[in-house]
Amino acid sequence: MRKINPDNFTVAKRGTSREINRQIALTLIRTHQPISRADLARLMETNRANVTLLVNEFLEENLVREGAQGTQKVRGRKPTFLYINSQRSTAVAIDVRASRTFMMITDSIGKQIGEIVSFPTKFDPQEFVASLGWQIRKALKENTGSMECSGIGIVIPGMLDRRSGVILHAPTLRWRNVNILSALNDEFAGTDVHIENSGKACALSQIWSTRNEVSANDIVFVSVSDGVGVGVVLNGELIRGKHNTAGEFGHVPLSIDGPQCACGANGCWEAYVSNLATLSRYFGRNMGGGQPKSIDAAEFTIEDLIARARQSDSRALAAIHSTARYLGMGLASIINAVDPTRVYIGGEITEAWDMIETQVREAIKERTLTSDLGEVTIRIVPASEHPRLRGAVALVTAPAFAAPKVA
Amino acid sequence: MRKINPDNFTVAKRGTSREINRQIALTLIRTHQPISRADLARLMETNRANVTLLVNEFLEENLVREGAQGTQKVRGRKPTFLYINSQRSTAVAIDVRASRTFMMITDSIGKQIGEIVSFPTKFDPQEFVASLGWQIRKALKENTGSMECSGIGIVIPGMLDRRSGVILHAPTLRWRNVNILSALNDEFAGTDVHIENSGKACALSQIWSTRNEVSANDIVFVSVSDGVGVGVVLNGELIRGKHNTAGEFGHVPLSIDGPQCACGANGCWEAYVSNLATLSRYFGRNMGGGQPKSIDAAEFTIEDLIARARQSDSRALAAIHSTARYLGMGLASIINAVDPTRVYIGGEITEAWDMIETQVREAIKERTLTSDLGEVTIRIVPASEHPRLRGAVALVTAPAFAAPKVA
DNA sequence: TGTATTATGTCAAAAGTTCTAACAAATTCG
DNA sequence: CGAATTTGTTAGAACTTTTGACATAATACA
Repeated sequence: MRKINPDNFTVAKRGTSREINRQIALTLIRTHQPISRADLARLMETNRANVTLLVNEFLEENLVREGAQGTQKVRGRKPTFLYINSQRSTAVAIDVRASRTFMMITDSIGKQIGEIVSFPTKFDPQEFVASLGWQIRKALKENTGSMECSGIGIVIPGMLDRRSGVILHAPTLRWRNVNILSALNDEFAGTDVHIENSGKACALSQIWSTRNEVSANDIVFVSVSDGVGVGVVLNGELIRGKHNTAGEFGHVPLSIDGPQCACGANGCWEAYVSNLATLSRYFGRNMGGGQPKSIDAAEFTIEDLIARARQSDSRALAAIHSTARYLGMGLASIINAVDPTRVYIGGEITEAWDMIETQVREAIKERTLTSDLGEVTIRIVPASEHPRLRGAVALVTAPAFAAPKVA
Repeated sequence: MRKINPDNFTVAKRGTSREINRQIALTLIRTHQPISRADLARLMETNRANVTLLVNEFLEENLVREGAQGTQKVRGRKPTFLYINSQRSTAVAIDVRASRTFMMITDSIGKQIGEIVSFPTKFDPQEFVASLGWQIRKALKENTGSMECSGIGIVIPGMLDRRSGVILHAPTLRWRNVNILSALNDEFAGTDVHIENSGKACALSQIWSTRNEVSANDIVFVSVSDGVGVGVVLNGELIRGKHNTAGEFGHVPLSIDGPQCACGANGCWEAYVSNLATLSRYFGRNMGGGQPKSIDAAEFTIEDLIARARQSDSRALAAIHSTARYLGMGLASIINAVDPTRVYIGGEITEAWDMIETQVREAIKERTLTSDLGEVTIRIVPASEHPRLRGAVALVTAPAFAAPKVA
């Protein structure tokens, strides 16, 4: 039961029904391809005539292409298969991190083209934009032949205002009120430039992934690395809140008298489970608690710690285990608050999942209100799946399949 | 950008556009009444012809009635005003609490009819249903003349499964897996019986209230009394989660090593700010921490404590102030997580709002991530507004105005 | 091999919307 | 009293989904 906002609604026009059915049909072709018109009609519980009309429109617009005829086991005319035309245009995905910036080119359905490249992140915003622009142009030239670039999706570890595109605060980059969007918009006039917070983008990556076993529409993505980023999707829609800061569960307290967090408050979840927190616990000292330092390759990393734990360094294992416990405690808060169908966890610590799963689950069960909540499905997202880059891709490719705003 | 769920979508049919516009028109009549067809057309940014067709349908169905002609300052034909026909049917609202159960009858638009009555809550579910049924029949007979009862909305301080209507766990009532819905459905065949958690219902009450200055569609309602109930509305829709337990922010920890909470875990927000927690702090002892006791009139209540604080009992004031601080700490977590446009607070403690506002706000600002978040609008909902009963009413009356499920 | 059967995809007309434009009704202004 | 102006209605145009019929294409079986 959704209330219609009397100050912001959308009345249905002559074309609204078609618009709705268009997006449904596109969604189903995307998730079920290859699929025939007849099957599409069955899925949509409508008639084949209607589907023909919709599909003809897609074919004219080059959104969909017809493929080989399928083989049927039963008698009857063979179906012609439909596919999303992924060769129509390309998307650029950018993942900005403290040390390096990563870039990937994909086709219009999000399939990777070429290799993922990376380059050092320039800390000066102007230099950054210049180097980024140069890298994008280079990558597009090398990878995309005649295809047009339909959009650029950029993912930033920080808070940003989505309308203006201003990065309000990105602690690890030490950026405050930085506007990289307008410069890029000028440089790449004609192609949309989207910008989004990393945690939110990670959540999008899972929602819009086609590889998903079951398509859950209510999920949480928790990304643990320098900080803790969280993205929450409810009802297929990323929750953004009034200032685009919704979903900041990283700063829910575990103990209001706990260690100081980068945000200024005390005892935030992040201050217990970030990579730095885990490392600090191992070394028994404060590794710059207040302001997280950028971790150079030369330094001792969380991966090193995990390696030591695997080589039966009992102190390393203990540090990781206590992180696991705190991780579960915080997850329980999110699970109690959101009651999602699935929780995704990403970040370096997940490489040790086999060592920590038990502790995490126990801690979750300790603090969740019902046993159902304690048994929520958890899926680990390894770094090899590049959730942030996939989220950046979704910023560009997903709108074509999204539900129209109605009522 | 909402993703269409490929496993659960609604295709647009011939009548879908009309259905959408119907609900928009009804919503606007409800929120702007009295309103003329011409004004409605302007608000909807459509033509008068379309509005005439919609309104004629409403008139036939007796959903809307025409009222007196309006007077215009300018020249031209006088408009005929439209109103929601509130005399069509009645709704029964029930608020079940540990000590007493409250009941209110309203017209079809939620305006109170007669007096609010209350009676002791029977702890045995069967006895409860019997007494409730009797009371409902009596109240309907006394108050509603010839009008039909269109539905019964019941609000329970506990978790429940919305599909089956089973009350899974209501700690203050000591109910587990109690089904009062099927018995009431049998007794009142023909009228819908809705059941909902109190915290969630309170949130609904604010969303569907017409007295609202500005209609916010993203709000949080925090209700502090025996426990802490929270309802979160995003995008005009109450978040329920997979098991209808979403929104349980009451058990977010302030300190994982803190006092034991009724839920079994340690250091939940509820364990710091519930009425019992505040009283315990005053008396410097544990008032049955684990399982909250029902508070008889004979006992010392939170209202008594507030009265003492007003009479400059410094220990009473201190207890209330520390509750205020904890209240703000927990609110900050919710605000960080949801980033709502408005936060409503209800419960006995709000009677002391003038004494605690400063402390609450300070604590919120300490733990919110941005200054915007720290300055979120907070509105106190006094007990006299009966948020739980109003929420129960919304369960019955709101569906007629809700957006149709589409895409 | 030939015919019956069956599934796919298309087409034209029916039914139900919104939208346009014209018009009747009602009121004020000069 | 007529011009101007606003409200509410009506008929038809434009655009949907839906229905039923039909051409197309393949398999099954006699």
